Amino acid sequence: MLTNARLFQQSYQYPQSITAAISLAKLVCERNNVRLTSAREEILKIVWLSHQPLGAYQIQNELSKLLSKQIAPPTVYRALAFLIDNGLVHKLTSLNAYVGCPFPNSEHSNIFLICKGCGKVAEVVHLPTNETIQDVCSKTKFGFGAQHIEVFGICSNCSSHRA
Amino acid sequence: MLTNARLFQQSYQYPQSITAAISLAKLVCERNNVRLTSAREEILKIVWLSHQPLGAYQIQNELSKLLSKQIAPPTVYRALAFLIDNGLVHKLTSLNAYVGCPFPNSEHSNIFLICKGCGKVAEVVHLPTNETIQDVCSKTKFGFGAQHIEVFGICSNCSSHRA
DNA sequence: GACTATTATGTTATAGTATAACATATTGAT
DNA sequence: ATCAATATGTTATACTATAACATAATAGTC
Repeated sequence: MLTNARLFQQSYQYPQSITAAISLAKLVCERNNVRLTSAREEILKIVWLSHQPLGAYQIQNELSKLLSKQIAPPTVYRALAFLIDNGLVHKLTSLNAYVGCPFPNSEHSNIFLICKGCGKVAEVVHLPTNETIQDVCSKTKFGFGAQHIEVFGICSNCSSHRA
Repeated sequence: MLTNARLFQQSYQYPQSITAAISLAKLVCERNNVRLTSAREEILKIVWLSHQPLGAYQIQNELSKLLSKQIAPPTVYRALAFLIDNGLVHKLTSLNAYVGCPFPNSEHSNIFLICKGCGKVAEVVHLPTNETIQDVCSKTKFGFGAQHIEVFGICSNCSSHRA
């Protein structure tokens, strides 16, 4: 099981993880033969620096501040579409919010643990879950394409601090 | 495994299933000690009669036609919130669309099979998947609350007709 | 290095989804 | 019949996302 669920812990160091995330993003884009332009890279950084998933208009705000000029929504949505296409960012559909993918070059289960306490979101790659879903598909003769799993609950840090 | 995946077949009879759905809804509301008002019942019917998930504004249109007067969005959203709260309708967050729940009194896995061909959506209750998700939660010390699983693919009917 | 096709960004307007806030009406219990 | 609680009507507006068209940057070819 691959996960970044330790981001729920208070000791988690985001500044470290972001440089690794950007390097990985560059590799991924090179492999995919696409360009990680400055706008895209800035937005990826903004998403990564947030401890929580960000809405598109929050990203717009951050980017506008960062560049000291007004950025329009299409710029943000286009960059997000690019980042999502290349597996660098995920959209959490129940939140209309975006989060950086911690392992963009892995096979994906797309399981998201969404803490209702702190709002942080961890991603998990879990093959047994993939297999049970595949089983559902074969039993229903449904041709599997992709899956998106959102799990809502309380992370360990929130449950210990609120108990 | 409990599912209404046979709705993907062309032989599936919606008119039959709707009367059963309404009766079930009445039972559920009685049990929950809440009221299935006419607006709520009409919207549930509209959702059920659709072979595909409906957007809120499509529902608004249908209801306006049905009642021969303009219905405002809050009416629709309030009824949807009620129906969702009572497990009679689900929201497919990736589509911003709503679908009737075929087994509102069952334990829920909330697995949705979304056909990219015909747009129909089937629901599945599958305990093994629930268990693997629970396993993910226990391994990450994440207090499980609820899950929502959307699977995108091609149903058997579409794949046989497009092969 | 200029040319050109491709890709990316800027800009304006607008479409699509959802809710706040407050007024009115309906329901159910006493 | 009265009253509290619940539900609906109404208006306005917030939030999310994209269309359409203009301009600019990039990468490859000559």
